Amino acid sequence: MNDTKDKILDVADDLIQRVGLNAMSYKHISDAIGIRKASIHHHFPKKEDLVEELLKRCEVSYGERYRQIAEGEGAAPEKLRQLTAVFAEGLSNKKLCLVGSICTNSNTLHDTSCHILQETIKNTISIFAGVFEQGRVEESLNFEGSDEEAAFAFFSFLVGTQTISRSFGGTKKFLEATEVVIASFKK
Amino acid sequence: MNDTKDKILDVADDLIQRVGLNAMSYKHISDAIGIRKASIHHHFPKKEDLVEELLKRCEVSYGERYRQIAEGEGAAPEKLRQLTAVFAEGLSNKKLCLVGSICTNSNTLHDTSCHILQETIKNTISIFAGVFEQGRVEESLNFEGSDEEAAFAFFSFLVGTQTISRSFGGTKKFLEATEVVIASFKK
DNA sequence: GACAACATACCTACTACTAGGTAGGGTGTT
DNA sequence: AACACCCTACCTAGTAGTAGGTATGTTGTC
Repeated sequence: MNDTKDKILDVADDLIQRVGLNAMSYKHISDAIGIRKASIHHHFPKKEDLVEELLKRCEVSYGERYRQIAEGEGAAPEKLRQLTAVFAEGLSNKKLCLVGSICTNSNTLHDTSCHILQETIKNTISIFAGVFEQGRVEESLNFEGSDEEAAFAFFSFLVGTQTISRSFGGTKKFLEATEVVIASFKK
Repeated sequence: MNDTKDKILDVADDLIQRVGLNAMSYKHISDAIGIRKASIHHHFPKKEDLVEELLKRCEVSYGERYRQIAEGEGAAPEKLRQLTAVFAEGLSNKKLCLVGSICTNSNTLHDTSCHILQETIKNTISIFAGVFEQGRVEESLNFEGSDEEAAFAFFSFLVGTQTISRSFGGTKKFLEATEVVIASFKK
């Protein structure tokens, strides 16, 4: 039933991560899935509708993935590595985290989309914070500031490093950089 | 002589940092400085010409600024704070680092621009690396990996945190995050 | 000094194309 | 009959870029 709608979301997701929000167009999507441009407007009347659903979907799917890592087995530093691996996987396909990609164009966003973006970031950081809490309690991580501050810093770091690495250095430099930061959090 | 040309570069610079490369247009520029769109094409025939000159200019001006900090007085952690302040200043005007902003759209860039972008990143990191070298020698910084790897990580971190903070948390969260990371590099 | 030749910087007026978005019609399912 | 879904055909507004013209120097030659 939602086959077409899902395809649209999938393609849009992929395009935004590759070329950015403003370079992604309904025409690109329609060409990619063999449907008319107007038909996409049937599912998502405005582009902002698409963006909003994309952000919600992303919050759910990545939220689950991050939570699975955060609540899984193993020590905190190892979990930071697993979170890193999620970003490395996208990077290997020349793709950036959807949230990070959209953030760069946040000044061209509508209010509602902006709000959902903020919620997504907030929730993501709150999951990350769980790992830093664990690390603090089990003394496998040593950092100044609150769990949330460290989580904010680490998430931002991943987004930034993914962005820079795609243009310069690739996955190799990305992983080097993450090792430096994880090591410095370990003590 | 180069008055108009400089104005174009200034406005384009500002626009890209605010709304991103693909949302910045020649019309925006022409409206902003009271000149016809065609006149901008006289100075920069193609948009890529503008981008390339912008990156070169950025490499020089920020290169100087970073170098001044890196080669100045004071301990390494203090210099990291000064580098951070440069990014905080942009952020307070809702602007992102030009390099970081363009990186998000690097997949839509032409080869030459892409190459200049890489050069700019490389040179920036090499300046940053000087600070980490000093910190390692004077033992005010303690990190795993080479100076260049740490510099790459720190620069990427600043770009990412600036991006996320603009959408969520503002300058306050930005500075909190940078303190966490600088502290974790200190020991 | 006078004059031709050229360059710079800007203009008006366009082309060709893409963007997001809309109106209304056809078809299959419930 | 009502609805979901997709279609053709269109609109307005904006995009980069071009063609051709004009005013204002600058520079080399007689």
